[in-house]
Amino acid sequence: MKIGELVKQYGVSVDTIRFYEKQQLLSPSARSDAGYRLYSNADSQRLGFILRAKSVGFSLQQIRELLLIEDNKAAWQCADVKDKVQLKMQDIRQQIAELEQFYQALAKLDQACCGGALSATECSILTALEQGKPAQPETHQEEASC
Amino acid sequence: MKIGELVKQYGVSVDTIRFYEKQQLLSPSARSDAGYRLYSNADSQRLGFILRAKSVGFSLQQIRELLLIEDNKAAWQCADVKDKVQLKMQDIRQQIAELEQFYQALAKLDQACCGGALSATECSILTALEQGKPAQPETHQEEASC
DNA sequence: CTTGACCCTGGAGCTAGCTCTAGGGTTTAT
DNA sequence: ATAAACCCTAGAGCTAGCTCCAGGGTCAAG
Repeated sequence: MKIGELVKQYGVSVDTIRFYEKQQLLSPSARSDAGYRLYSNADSQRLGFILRAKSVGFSLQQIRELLLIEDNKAAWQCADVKDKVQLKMQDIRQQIAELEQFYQALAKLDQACCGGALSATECSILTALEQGKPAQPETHQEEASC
Repeated sequence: MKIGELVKQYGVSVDTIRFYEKQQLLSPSARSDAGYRLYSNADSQRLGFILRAKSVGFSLQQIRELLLIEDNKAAWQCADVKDKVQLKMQDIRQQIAELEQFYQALAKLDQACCGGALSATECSILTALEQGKPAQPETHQEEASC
């Protein structure tokens, strides 16, 4: 099949396919007389592999490594594959942890601010960012300082 | 103070400061006769503001917006500031959600694979990526198919 | 008076994953 | 026969946030 048919199957762009080729992820198994890329069913399945790996978070570099295994399965063990999955899981855990730190810090800022129509001159969020102290929610009975 | 002193205070690079200047985040309040950037205490505090905002996850673009408020507090309300914080919180929650979807999908792959010294020809992870079906953990009594 | 640390500008390069442009050839339908 | 739709290559451009380089000026110590 030509590139246009291939991309219709998966909803990706022609440019993306050509980019993947440059990245050594997927090459057409043949060319037409006019130089058009021709993809076999195996090529199409390979694209499916790439897109599914992408959909679980693997980078193109990591997918390249997975394809190395896929292309020569007999030379590898289950452990090799599982390792890559577990490494990625750890990687993602770390990213989540960083985002959760951001979230916690933002939540503290958020709680310290009344969010009302008061002038921002008194806003606890700005104060905290200026001074580098964690925002202090009001502890006494007056209204929020924000 | 000159740029070198400023960067020592915060542990950032000279290039970063000059980059922030190009990005309209921080300009030196004066220049020496020789053209050296000279930073006031207010400038230094502004850098602190920028770095703290960065440390809670704001992008430079978002920090630019925060600085617009910071530079003219009287013209803004607490609600304006709090909105930005809450938007960022939502943004981060979405990023976390996406990462957690990746994580769940990877965990399923992980569970389906024995991870042992068996040849990857039978690996359930590769099979799942080839076929686009969720990896099926073994349900019967034989050892994992992986 | 020279050495080394510091500062300047302008612009290129880096990562990741595309996306787009220019300029052209091919195929298909009417 | 011609127009639309498709395909090709090479290379530039995009986002984000720096980082580095070339080539040169300034400043303080010994």
